[in-house]
Amino acid sequence: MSCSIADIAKKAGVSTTTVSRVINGITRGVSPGTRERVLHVIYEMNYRPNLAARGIARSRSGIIGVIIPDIANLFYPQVLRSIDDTIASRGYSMMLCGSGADPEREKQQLMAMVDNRVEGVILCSGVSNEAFLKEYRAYRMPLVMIGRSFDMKYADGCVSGDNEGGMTRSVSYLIGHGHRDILYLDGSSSVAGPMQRLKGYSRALEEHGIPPRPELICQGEFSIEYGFDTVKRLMEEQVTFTAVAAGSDLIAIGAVKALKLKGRLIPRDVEVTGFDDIDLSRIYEPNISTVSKPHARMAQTAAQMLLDVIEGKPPANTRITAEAELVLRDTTRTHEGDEMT
Amino acid sequence: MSCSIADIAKKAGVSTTTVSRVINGITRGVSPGTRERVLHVIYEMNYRPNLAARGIARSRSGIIGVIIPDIANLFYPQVLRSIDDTIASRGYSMMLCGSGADPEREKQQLMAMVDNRVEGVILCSGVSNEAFLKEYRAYRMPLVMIGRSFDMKYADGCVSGDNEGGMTRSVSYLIGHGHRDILYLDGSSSVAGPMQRLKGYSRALEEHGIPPRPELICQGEFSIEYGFDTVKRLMEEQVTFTAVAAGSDLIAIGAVKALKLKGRLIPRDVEVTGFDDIDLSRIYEPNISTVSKPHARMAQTAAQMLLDVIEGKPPANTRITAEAELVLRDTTRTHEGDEMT
DNA sequence: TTGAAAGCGCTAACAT
DNA sequence: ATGTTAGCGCTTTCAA
Repeated sequence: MSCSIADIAKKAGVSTTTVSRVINGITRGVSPGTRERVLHVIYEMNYRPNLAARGIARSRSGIIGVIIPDIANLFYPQVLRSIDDTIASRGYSMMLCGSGADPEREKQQLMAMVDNRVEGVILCSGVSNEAFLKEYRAYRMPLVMIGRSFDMKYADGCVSGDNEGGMTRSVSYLIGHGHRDILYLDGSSSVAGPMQRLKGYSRALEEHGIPPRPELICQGEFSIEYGFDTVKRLMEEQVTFTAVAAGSDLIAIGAVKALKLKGRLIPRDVEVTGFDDIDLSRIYEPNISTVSKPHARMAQTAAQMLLDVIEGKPPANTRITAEAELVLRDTTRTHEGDEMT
Repeated sequence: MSCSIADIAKKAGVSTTTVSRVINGITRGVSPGTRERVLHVIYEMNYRPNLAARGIARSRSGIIGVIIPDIANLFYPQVLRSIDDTIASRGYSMMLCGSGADPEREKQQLMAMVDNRVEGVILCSGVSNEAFLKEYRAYRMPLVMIGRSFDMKYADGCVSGDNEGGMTRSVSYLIGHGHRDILYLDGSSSVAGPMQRLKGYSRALEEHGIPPRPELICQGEFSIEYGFDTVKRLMEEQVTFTAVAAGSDLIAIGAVKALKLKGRLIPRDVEVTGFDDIDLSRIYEPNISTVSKPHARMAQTAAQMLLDVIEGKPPANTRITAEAELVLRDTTRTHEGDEMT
């Protein structure tokens, strides 16, 4: 099949050590002459170093594992690009897995990471079960999480967006428009994000002296369908509300679809806010007003943090929260006095 | 760090061979007793086999490389899942790279595949330059492509959708609705897909005796922006058309946006068809009528084909074209007599 | 400047 | 049923 360092060595009439030196750009200890000769043989034999073999010899793979919930989600490309750039600049490459938002699968991926001896993993996922994460520590795998601050105990670092603050901000904005019956729609209550956002929602109401209505607090899953079904059902059950604050843009889109179906005008009759600022929220019409987190920067920070841990550097700040910003688009009304960015 | 087969062997008081046997589930040649003992040590030491080491020892990595143009594109998840399932069932795992639709990057990824000694690669990309692909053959890497039939000479197999037939079908449908001025909008003319679709477009016009208007044939890139900008520009230049047949759903969405902006009603004033049937075309409003290819099945076929090549089996059919189907949604009018599926 | 040799973690053919 | 041994492709002391 493919040739090895030994083939090159033989053909160039040198030792494998010398070939290795050339491959690794070690100029010290190899004369320009031999270097040239070796390089030529390498070229004409189409030689390429075997990374697995190198990894095993060096006892380090040079790979960082990244687990994301869903490769389909428009939310992640920027994150991936950002991570890839960061680790590449430090000489690492990336191994990517999509968990499909399935805890069982994520568990397998996590194990695959150790089987491949990645040097650390970045987990951008909301799903894994705490119990397993705890066990996972036994493998002493450097781990940093994006977007799950509460799991700090099982990770070496964590950077998350300010879910609570972001939701407070969007709900306060809605309240400022006179709404008192605000439907809160989010993903699974067992996940960090929704928990924090619910807090933010509650706080906003409280700050304005509005008593919460339990039937307006719904937690299900991060999908268009969930948003659609829930809003439709609520409206058919005559549950009243004049605004909806969603914990995800996907859910917000579903909500808008249901609202439209029921003949409501947006934002005139009902105002809607999403969360995350995925690409889709600027494609869908009406464009979704949403809470935006600086994903790219968060990802970069996480990657740097992980690399620092791996390389034994002082992990400066091990728990970072990135501020979330409200982006006003077409599903909210704009009034004088609103702060515009 | 992590422990090795030798550590286990020592602690269990057996040879590494025995441990290896246990790990690989080889019951022949190891008594239930020792097996149990070894298993226990493995468990309590959190041992995990090092896949890289195994790969190098076996001289086969068990990895299949997959290159896709864009991890952000909603088009690919089904493809990925399909490939992953197929190869997993045959004992392989997947290494994924996104080329970012950049030929240079794709080139690097292709090389990364050989550096990692993947056993074959599936290339779902439209961008790579032929010259490099030709060179690449020097590495004798089994390669099958999805969606690029014309590159057959550089691949061991190829499965593609029927771009030409699909486009003929959608244009014929539009012609059937009385349109004669049909704007054709597609991606780069240097890529296989657009070339084939243009043929399909031309053929449909020809079959109905409609002379093509060069100014209605536009090729640019696969993006919403391109569709939007082009349609907007054309309308401002007073170029007339009553329907648009796009070579991608993204382009179709851009076209719809521009049309709406200019006050056109869809599908009343202008009918629009897309291509690919990405998820987004059922989310965006109006839902995009489009040409759908059986991506999942295509991907599965490609994966099987590759695996067959790798395992030296008879590569039955090495060039497969999957039929494309017209899916009618909200951007086309429905009349009696239209075939509905 | 160069190479011999040991070793990385694992497998497999060949004993025993 | 179990172990010995020789690799797999590469890196890395250490010595020449």
